[in-house]
Amino acid sequence: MASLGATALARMLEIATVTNYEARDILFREGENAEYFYCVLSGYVRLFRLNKDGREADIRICGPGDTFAECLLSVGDRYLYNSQAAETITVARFELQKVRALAEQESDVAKAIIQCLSDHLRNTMDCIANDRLQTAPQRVAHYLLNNCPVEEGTSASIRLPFQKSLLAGKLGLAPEALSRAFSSLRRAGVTVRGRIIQISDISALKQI
Amino acid sequence: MASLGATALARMLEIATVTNYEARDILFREGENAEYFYCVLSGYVRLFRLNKDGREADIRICGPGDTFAECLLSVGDRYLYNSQAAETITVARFELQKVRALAEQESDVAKAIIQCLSDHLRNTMDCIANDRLQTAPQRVAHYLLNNCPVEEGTSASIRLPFQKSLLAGKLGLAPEALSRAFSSLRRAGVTVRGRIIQISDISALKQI
DNA sequence: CGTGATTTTGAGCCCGATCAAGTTGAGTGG
DNA sequence: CCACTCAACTTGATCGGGCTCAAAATCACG
Repeated sequence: MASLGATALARMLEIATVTNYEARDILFREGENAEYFYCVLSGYVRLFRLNKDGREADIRICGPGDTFAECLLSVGDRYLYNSQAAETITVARFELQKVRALAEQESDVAKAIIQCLSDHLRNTMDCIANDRLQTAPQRVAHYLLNNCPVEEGTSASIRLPFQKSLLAGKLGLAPEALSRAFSSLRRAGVTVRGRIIQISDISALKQI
Repeated sequence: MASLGATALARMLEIATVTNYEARDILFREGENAEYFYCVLSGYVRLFRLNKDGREADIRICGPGDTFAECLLSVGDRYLYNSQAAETITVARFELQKVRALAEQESDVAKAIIQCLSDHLRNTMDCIANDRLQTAPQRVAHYLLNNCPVEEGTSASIRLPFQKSLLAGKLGLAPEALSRAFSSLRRAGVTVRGRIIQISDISALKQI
């Protein structure tokens, strides 16, 4: 969005609809007719799939600034996963049809879509690699390091932007496994109190 | 590629370089300076990452028609993973710089990039969901069903296009786990002889 | 201070990784 | 055509990480 030129931006805003949802509201379900793609303005959205036993697995957690369902822009008329508000949220909604047309005319829009898809593809590939290579404590350490306000210094403090159960899903873990991972990181100088996480030795965390 | 107009196609072919590699050759490594993105013409390419112990995990297996490293088109000057020829292969190579310039001018090229990124993103998200929801036999069943020549009929036969160890990596399994998954599918009517796989009852496989 | 949701802790279990043989298979040279 | 060789695959045994279920503890909030 930020990269759009003035006219392109104006035309995108023209077709945007802002909507609010309450915690646990379903925005759309897998297989439903897809009309819109979304951009999160505030709060967090959970994208997940179900297996045939009804077990849920998170595919992605979207926060402010993130878009989702944009992979339907080129082809596809069905949503590929379920999406649910993790809390009270505000999202902007764009009709796929209109954005497709706009991308044809405004090369800025096409470029922004490419940027956005690339970023997601990167994150998603990282996610696969992490799932396949790292243990639970390593994933948590990795998450903490990626969300450290500063790269430098020995200690840091992070406030989780959402519930731990949501973080667990994001990392592909059961909530219990996340909890145990945190307690196993205590020996590496990680202290958890509610949503506040203290890291006493950043370089020690990198060794995990 | 197939969707490009005549002039766009010509300009892409103009900047393409065709190269061959032998089995196990490394095309590029994670962290190296990225100059090209690739399109597989024949054979299979393995994209993988290493953890700090040197264990490898496949992120994607690319076959004829697949492109890789295209997520570097918008930003990024380093490869994000290692790529290795799984056998004797032929690939086309495109300079990122030139394709970026071309995408600006030819909207067909931009559209093709969007298409291609969307497809990958979809596949990659599917991969995460499968990793998190399905057991080994379910993943194998899923793969077989997705690669059945026909949707209809009760029985089918598939010839794997690559080694089983490559399939194992693609599905996020150790080769031993793939082998055990196949043998556990025997009771569902799956017979394996070399690379040839016979499925006696497609609908039974869907139940797995 | 009470209530319900969230998180932590414990115990048991299962899936898949790993290591170590064995077996099959493909390609090579006699 | 057959033995040889090396790689690929299978099978067995063991191990460990993370899931599940259950219960206790903590937290958020009225």
